[in-house]
Amino acid sequence: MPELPEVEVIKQSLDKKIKFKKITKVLVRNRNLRFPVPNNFEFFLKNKKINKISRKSKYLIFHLNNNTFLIIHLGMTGTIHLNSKKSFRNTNVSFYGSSNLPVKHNHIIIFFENYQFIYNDPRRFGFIKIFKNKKNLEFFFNDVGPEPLNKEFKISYVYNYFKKKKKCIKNFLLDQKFVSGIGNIYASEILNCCKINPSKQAKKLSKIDIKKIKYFSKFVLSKAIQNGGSSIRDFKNTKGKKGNYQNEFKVYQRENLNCLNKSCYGKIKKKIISKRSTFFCNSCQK
DNA sequence: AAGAGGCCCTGATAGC
DNA sequence: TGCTATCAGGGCCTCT
Repeated sequence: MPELPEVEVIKQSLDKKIKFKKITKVLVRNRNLRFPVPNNFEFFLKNKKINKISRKSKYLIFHLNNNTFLIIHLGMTGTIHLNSKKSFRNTNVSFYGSSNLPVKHNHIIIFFENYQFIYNDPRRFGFIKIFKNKKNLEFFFNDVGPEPLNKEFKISYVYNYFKKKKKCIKNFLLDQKFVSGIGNIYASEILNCCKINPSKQAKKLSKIDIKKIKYFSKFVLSKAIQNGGSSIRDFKNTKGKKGNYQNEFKVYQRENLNCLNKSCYGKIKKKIISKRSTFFCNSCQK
């Protein structure tokens, strides 16, 4: 679910609803996420206000009013739901009993003045971290590469990075140190737009290939954001509403169907690369 | 330094 | 109906 576009969609809706709101109570039901939820987490958040919510690659960043920070990574299956106050006014804790939203795996509940914020994550590959100051936050992001939407993702950067690299291009699109925000779905989608074979070694890419990678990485992610993200399985935004970009997929989960690129008559193939399924057209993606 | 592989975890689905 | 195997949107860690 959560690649850059999905996290951006979540960020936008959180920004509308809980910005400048105060945290009145924090409940952690399961501390065993990818990394343990720190023991001072509840104390750290209580009575703080959210000054700003931002996003970096696949991370949500909460800027608290005392210049401290909270980041959330959703892993594979993390989702955030917001319950309006009306729906939980009469109970201490309500976990979405009335709707079709999951009741299991609600690990963290943050009560705001106006909303109940629920972090749900069946596989628990997601995690949260807190930072005492901006310096520590920036240090954490030192290892995270530029994202395709930003200017730092330059042709010269990519070209120099790839010079001696033997790994295939698809693996680099998934490598968050090289470029951040792209996940397994969008990696396949981007390479189909570029007409580049996912197994092609990075060092063998031409300058034109690299230009296309830069261009279509941004293009695909932006378009996905405009469409509210992609919903395969169960991605939903904080209102429980699905995204639409899955209807725009050109290769992902389209094995044996026709390639949609103009004047290409190839069929979409599926191949496992580094244990991740990869979709591509073996006719136009050279 | 770069690359390959194991591992963390639950749930949906397919096949017997 | 019930068992087992396989596969999922991610990324850290270890070993070579």
